[in-house]
Amino acid sequence: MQRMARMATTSDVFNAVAEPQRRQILDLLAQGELSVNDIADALGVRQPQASKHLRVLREVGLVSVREEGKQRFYRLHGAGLKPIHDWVQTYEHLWNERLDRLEAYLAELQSKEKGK
Amino acid sequence: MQRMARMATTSDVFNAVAEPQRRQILDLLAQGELSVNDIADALGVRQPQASKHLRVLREVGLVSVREEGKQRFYRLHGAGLKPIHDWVQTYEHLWNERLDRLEAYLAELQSKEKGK
DNA sequence: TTGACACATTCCTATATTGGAATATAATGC
DNA sequence: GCATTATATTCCAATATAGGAATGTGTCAA
Repeated sequence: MQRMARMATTSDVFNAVAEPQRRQILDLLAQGELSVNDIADALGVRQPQASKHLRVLREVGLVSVREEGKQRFYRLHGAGLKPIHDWVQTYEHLWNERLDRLEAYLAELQSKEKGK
Repeated sequence: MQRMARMATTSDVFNAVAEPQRRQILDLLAQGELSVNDIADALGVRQPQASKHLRVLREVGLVSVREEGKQRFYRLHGAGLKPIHDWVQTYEHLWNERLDRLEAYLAELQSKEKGK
């Protein structure tokens, strides 16, 4: 059996967005599609770096590409972030007071039901 | 200047939860505090592995420790996940139909305002 | 066809990471 | 003190990663 140092980033959305520059790319694409050079310029990195990050994002399904002449326009596919959203959301009550009160209320209702 | 292969996991919540076993630990601790051995058993890993993951989680502020005799009980500090929640939430409208419709409605209101 | 441009890929290197094994530390019981 | 238990740390090996540089590929225009 082989030992893996870390799950391949390309197969896991959580790892894909663990890299700050990749999050920055997604934030840029939220405004609309962009070419690779646009992205590289915005990030202040060279084109190959941008291409590499985009490949990772593409492989986990967070972006899609549209080819037009020489350029490739990348577009956000934000639904790929849903697994992360779903996961963190289960913890939201820990800092959200409104949810906290709702939970307390539901707990109270339950205890009243039992007491009947 | 030195070249960094990846931002140190210990300084970034996103990286800390990029590791599946660490997410699993947080999920376990959501039920209540646990000792290191409890966690190691639940994950099916040896104690040193659990300790290492817990150290990372501690350093990014996602868990805290309570010492009691020989044991250390780890407790979830879920508020540390808020940055992740806040970040993904800005993308929620991309898969949430209700938010989508709300956005469309607001856009419509805005265009009406302009037209006045 | 040739050159320029946009992008992707490959090779290389320094560093990070995980997991295993061994060892250190600290508390507790005898 | 000594053994035991719970946990942390260190050392090691295998692999993954990001970034740089160089190179490949495809498109367009002259």
